[in-house]
Amino acid sequence: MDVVPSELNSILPDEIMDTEAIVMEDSLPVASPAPAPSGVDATETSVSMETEVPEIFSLCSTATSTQMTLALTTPTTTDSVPCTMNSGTQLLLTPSVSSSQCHTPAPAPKPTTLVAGGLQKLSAPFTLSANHQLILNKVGSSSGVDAKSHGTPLLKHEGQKLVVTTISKGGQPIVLTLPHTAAKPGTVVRTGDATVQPQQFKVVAIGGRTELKPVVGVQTVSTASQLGSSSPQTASQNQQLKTVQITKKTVASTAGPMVTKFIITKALSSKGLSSQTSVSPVLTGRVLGQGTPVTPPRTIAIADTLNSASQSVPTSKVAISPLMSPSKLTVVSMASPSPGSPQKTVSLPLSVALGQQILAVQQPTSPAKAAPNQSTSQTVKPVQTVAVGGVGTSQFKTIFPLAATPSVQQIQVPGSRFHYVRLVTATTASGTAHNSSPSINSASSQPAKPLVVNTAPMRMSVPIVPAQTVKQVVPKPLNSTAQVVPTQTQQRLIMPATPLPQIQPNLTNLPPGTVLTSAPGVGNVGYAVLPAQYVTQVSQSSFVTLASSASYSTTTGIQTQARMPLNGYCDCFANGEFCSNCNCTNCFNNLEHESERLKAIKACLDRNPEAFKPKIGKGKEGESDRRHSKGCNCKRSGCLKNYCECYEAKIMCSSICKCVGCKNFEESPERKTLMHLADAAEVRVQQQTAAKTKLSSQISDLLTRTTPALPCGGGRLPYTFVTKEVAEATCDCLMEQAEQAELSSQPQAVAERVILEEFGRCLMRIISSAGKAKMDCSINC
DNA sequence: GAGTTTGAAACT
DNA sequence: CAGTTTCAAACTC
Repeated sequence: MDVVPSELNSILPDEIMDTEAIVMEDSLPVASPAPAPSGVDATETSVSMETEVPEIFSLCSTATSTQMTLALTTPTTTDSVPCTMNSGTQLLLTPSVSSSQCHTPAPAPKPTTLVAGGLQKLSAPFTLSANHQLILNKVGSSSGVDAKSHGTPLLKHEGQKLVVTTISKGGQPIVLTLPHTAAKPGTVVRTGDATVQPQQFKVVAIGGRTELKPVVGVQTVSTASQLGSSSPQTASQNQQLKTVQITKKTVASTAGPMVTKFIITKALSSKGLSSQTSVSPVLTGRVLGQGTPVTPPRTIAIADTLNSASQSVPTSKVAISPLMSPSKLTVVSMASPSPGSPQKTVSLPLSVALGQQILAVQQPTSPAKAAPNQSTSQTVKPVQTVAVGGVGTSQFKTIFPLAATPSVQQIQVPGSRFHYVRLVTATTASGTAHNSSPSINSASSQPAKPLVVNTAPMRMSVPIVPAQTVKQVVPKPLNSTAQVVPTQTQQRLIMPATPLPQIQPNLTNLPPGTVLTSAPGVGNVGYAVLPAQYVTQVSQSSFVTLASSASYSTTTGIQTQARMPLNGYCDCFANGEFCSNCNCTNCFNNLEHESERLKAIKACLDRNPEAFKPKIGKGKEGESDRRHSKGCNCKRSGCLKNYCECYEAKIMCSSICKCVGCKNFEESPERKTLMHLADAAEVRVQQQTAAKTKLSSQISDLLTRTTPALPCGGGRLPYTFVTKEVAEATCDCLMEQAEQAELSSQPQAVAERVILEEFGRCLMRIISSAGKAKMDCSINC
């Protein structure tokens, strides 16, 4: 297993990607590079999911629009740049396929031309095969053309391919796959060194929930028309489209900032996870960009280019599929900025997540730093949103593209299901990380040539490439340039990509650590499905440590010594999560002990392939929606205590339960009583809470209202004058009157009257004193 | 908060 | 598959 190279750490961007909103923002300075908005600028805040996006790219768009070209660029390594970040691998998507095309194989690849500003022209054909595979060919870095012209060693590998696959829960065939056809008409695509196997990215979408509503072609708003897709997608199609939108806000050379939205529409098999209802794929991960849709449809190259200039606007946001969706996938993709042309070049790290929830992690580029020598500066902000229909579980699955990517820092927000990831690109993170450094970067010596090298494969911040893949790919020396950088082979995997065959078929239940292998014949690249926490772990632990393969070995050594807390006893582990803020001791369920953890995972899966599946799942047809997958085994609790997993999950025991003396069934009087008691208790609590809230509110209101009346003395209330001393003095006065009455043998009625009179006098004195104090205060004030 | 109870998972 | 052990959460005091 390989780990992310430590050197990449320095490259990390400061940007924080807000996963909840996908927005790719790019300020594209044109003639004069304007300082790019720094960091996570207001754009994030301003970004609204509802906003329109000027441009939309859709794959397999319903419309027959042919113009759309999507270039995805993933960072690739270049000799000149030590860091893989600098170079980018480009994926070209040519979506102009009609919806029908998605179903039918398109033998003849349609060449697409990408012009990345002045940067690059990329053309890649891609076709939608009958098998529903969409393959995006990675365009070589500045690819061959430019790079060579500059004499810069280039990454020779063929390019990454992106395969988008939708797999239904039932293991149904992939919905959308872009077969990577060899033909690369375009100019750039590949250079001769094809020795390296093309990287392929496979995006797998898991069938959506049944409740999902059919997506209408490209949900994108205004964009659809722009794209030229005139025909809405019909739901009748077997495979429906799933749209991934990427919103990019860019500053047009001449025009004001604009938001570009990329939409990738992927066909979904009608057979969703839940076979019960016909599922219409929905655009779950819709990204809404803020901004006014302005631009006409244009060809956009999403390329990861070298971030040459400072102009780039780093922040990009990735929209995550709505919480509503049961499952999320976290996709982390990293794109590097491409040198760029003012044109809209978007480095689109295309990562796709498998799993139920999809998080798109994007790598923002830091604004400020620009490579000195680069003429064009453009920062690309790759954003990717993938909407995936989820099925049952709410677990996050994170897939990291194997390709080189900038390091990722993830921030977990309590209470938020989204993970915020900070991605840093080499160019931005530190001003130094540029090509400029001679020692590292040969490019520096060659000022003229654009440093942008898209060749660098996407770097996976997180694990995942099958080990064997690494071996295979590896050392293919790209060019003369020594230092350099790895192609795919350099991808370091944090997590072993050991394929777990038993689980692969059912993507919806992929256990942590599962590696998703590319489609047969597609390529070497695989994805590992990781729990979202894993991402967190990555960010928490020093990336350097993770990065170095040596560290990995180190951890391996540890495993022999320390005992393995990784077992089913730990809920975190059982849930496929990393331990976080729990009380476990000698915890190995973390990134530092990934090897042990993976072994434990594998061991668990060996014992029980369903170990990481949610215990509470859907029941059989006709049964209640939820039931325990294995059933409980209670003997003493009567299944009416939280010891019982069924009871704890608030579901009734079913026929599969092996409990003794079960009282957790529908008609059980004990259960009803318990429920009533629980309801009553809950009501009581609510009432108490409401009462407290009301009282508190009243007090607060009272204080608020009285305060203005007494400007001096802090707005004291009258009763504030009744201090302890005053009360005691009052009591003394009353007692004195009582004693006198008693001594004088006064009748009780008289005594009471005397005492009350005295009390009245005391009150009058108190009031008088208060008024006086108030007046004094007023005067003083 | 300490001790007990309980049942899931691991183990044999 | 059954019995035992281990463990951590739930529960009780």
